[in-house]
Amino acid sequence: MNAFSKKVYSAALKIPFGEVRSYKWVAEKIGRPKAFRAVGQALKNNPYPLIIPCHRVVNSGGSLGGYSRGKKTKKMLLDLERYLKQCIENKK
DNA sequence: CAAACTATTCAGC
DNA sequence: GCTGAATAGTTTG
Repeated sequence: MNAFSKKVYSAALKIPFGEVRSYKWVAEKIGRPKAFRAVGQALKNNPYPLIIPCHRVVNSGGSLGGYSRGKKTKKMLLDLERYLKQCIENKK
């Protein structure tokens, strides 16, 4: 794992629950606004897909980007998180 | 070290 | 909405 990947994972972990951020956002967060592609690379090569909310990282506009397990899984996770967030905020 | 690859992004039509 | 071009870092040879 390189410093770049590390930063990417840290930024991904900073993403709030039930929300999504763009690759560009992460790239700027880590100090490489023009490395949005490398960000995706690091995420797809992420060593710990379970502790890294890579599914919260999408393309610009909030559209679904890619995912190691397929876009469908990503969509499912995002939907699930949205639902859980709603439950928590509504205390239901 | 260089070339290829990549879960992208922006501009133009 | 799709196509083409640009860009940065990792990985492989």
